[in-house]
Amino acid sequence: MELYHLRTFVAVAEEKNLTRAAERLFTSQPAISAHIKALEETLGVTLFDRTPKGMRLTPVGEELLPRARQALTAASAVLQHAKGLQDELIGSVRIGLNTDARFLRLTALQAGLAEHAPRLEVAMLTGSTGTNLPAVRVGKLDAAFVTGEIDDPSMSVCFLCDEPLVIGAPASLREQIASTEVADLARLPWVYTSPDCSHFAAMRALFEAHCCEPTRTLIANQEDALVEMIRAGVGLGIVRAGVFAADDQAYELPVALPSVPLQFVYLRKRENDPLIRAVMHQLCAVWGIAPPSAQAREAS
Amino acid sequence: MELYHLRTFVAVAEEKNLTRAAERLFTSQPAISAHIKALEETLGVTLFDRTPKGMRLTPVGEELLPRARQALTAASAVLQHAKGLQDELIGSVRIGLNTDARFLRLTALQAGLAEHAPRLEVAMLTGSTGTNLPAVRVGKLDAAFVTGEIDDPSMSVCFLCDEPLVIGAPASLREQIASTEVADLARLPWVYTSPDCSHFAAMRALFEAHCCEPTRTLIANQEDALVEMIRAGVGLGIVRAGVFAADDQAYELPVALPSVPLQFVYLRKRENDPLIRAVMHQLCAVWGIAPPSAQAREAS
DNA sequence: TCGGGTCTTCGGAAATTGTGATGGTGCGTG
DNA sequence: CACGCACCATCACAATTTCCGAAGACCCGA
Repeated sequence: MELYHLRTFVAVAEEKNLTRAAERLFTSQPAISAHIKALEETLGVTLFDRTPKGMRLTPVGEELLPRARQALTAASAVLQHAKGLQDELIGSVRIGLNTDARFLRLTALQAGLAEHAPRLEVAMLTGSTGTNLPAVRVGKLDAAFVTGEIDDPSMSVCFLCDEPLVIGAPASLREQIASTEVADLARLPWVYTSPDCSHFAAMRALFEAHCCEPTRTLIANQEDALVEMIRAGVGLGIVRAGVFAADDQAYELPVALPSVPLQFVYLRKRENDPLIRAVMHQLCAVWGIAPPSAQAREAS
Repeated sequence: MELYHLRTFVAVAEEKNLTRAAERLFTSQPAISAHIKALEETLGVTLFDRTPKGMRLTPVGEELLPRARQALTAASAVLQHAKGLQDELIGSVRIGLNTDARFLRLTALQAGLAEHAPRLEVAMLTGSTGTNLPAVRVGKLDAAFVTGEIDDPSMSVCFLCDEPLVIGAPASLREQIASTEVADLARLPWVYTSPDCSHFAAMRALFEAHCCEPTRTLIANQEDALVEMIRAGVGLGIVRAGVFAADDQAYELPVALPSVPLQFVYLRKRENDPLIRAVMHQLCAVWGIAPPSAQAREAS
C-alpha cells in the first residue's frame, strides 16, 4: 500500500466517479480503477459498490475513509513541516573564543543570530588560538576566533582587524623598569604564553631582533590567566593593547610591537553549509566586512 | 512522496546505516540511498549528515522523524482496521416480511444475526408477497419472505415450509353459513386479497373448481388487515391455518384448501454476497434447512 | 599504505505504473 | 423497445519508475 492508493481512494470516495477522480488526479480512468482494485486487494475488503451511476462507498469503505484521510494528512504534515524548516536554522553552533567577549563583539553577533535564527542554539566556548584551531579541524567547533597568520589550506580564514600588541608590566615592577630597552627588559621576569599562541611568536620576534632571551617564569595559555599573572606582579607579558587601560595594577610599556591579525576561521569544505553562511553573514555585519560570497564575487 | 520514502527514512534513522537499513527492508543499498536522496529533494531539507561511519540525523531530520513515524502509523492503522473489518459484516440488511413475526421465527433469526454479526443493523420491514418481490428486484430489500411459487430466474428461492390455508369466517356470520359447500359460500360476502398475493390464487382456484365466483367486498393487501376485516364480520377470507385458533370473533371452516409454500427470496446475482450468505446461514439454521452452499454441493 | 567500512554514482535490467482502445452493463430517452 | 449514454473493467502495449550490481570516492584505523 502506498500513498497514491489512499489519495485515489479519497478522491473516488469524494467524486463517486472514477472518471472525475481521474481528472482530478491528472491521470487516466483505468489507472484509478487499478488503484482501487489493488487497494481493495491488499486491505482484503470491498471499498466501493460499483453501480451504473458510479462508485458508492460500502459501509466498510465508509468506515475506512476517515482513517485514510488521516494517513494522508499525517503524510502531508511531514511535507508541511519540512517546508517550514526549509530555510530555518535549527540545532546548535559552537564558536571558539580566544579573548574577551567585548573585544570580539559577541553581544552583537549573538543578537544578530538570535534575530535571524531564533531556534539556533549558540555556544560560545572560551579557549585560545592554540586550542581552537584543532577543535575546528576535528569538528568540535564549527568556527573560531584566532589571532596570527593561519597557514592551513583546509581552513577558510576571515580577517577581522589588526590587534595591536603591547608589553604589559605590573605596577609593582615599575621602579625596576629603568629603561624600555628590550635588552634591559629581557632581564626581568616574563610570563610566557604557550608556543601555539600568536603572542608567543611576537615575543620571540621581539627578542630575536635584539639578540637576547627573556627570563621564563610561567606559561599561561589563557589570556585572562596571563593578564592576571601580570597584574599580580609575576612578570612582564605581551598582551593586546588596551587591556590595562584604567588599571592601577598594571600598565603598558611604550615599546613598539608588531600587531597580529584577529581572524575568524572555519573548515573550507563547510563554506557552503547554511549554518556557516549564516554565522559569517552576521559576523561580517557586526565587523563591517563584506561577506565571503561578496569577496568571492569580487575576486572573480 | 510515497510511503516507501518514509519507511526508508525511519529505517535509516534507526539503523544509522544504509546497508543495514537495506537489509531490514529487503532491498539494495543504492535503492535506500536513492530513497533518502529523493525524500530530501522533495522536502527541500537535509535529513542526514553523511559520515564515514554512517548516516547521522541532522537536527531537521530529528525534528521530522516523529512526524514520519506518525504518518506510517496512520497508514498502517488503515491496514489494521481493514483487517479487523475483513470478515465482519457491517452496514444494514433489509428483510421484507409478509406475515406475522412469530410464524416467520424472526426472533430466532434476529438472535442468530445479532450474535454472528453484532455490528449489522437488521431492518425487518412488514409488507406482503406482492410488495416484497419488486422491492427485492430493485434493491429496496435485500431479501424477503414470500408465499407461493416464484417464477423469476433472477431470484434465488429458498423453500421454508408449506403453509396450510383455510377459509376464515367471522363468528357473526356463523348462522348464515349453513353448509360448507363452496357454491353456497360463494354467495356470502368475501374479503379479497390483492391479485399478487398467493392467497388470491388459492381463492381463484377454489372457486373455479366449483364454477362460481364469490361476492367481492373489499380488498386487503396486508394480512393483518385481512384478518381484522374477517373478525369484524365484513366477510369470509382465506388465511393461514391457525390464525383464528382461540379466537372468539372468527373461526376456520372445514374446507380442504391447497397449501402454499413459504419461501425466502433474494437476487440470484447476490448469492455470493457475504451479507446474503450470512443471512441465509442464520435462516437455514433457524428453519433446520441445509444452507444454499450445501444444497449446491449436493446438486453437483 | 593498505584494508575495510561508509555513501554515491552509473548504466542497464526489471518491475511497476500508466495509456488508449475496447467490452460489458444498466439507465434514461426518444 | 431500441438506441445512445455514462459508467466501470479489462487488455495489450508503452512509458516511467524503480531496482540492481559494479565501480568510484572518501575516511578511518591498523
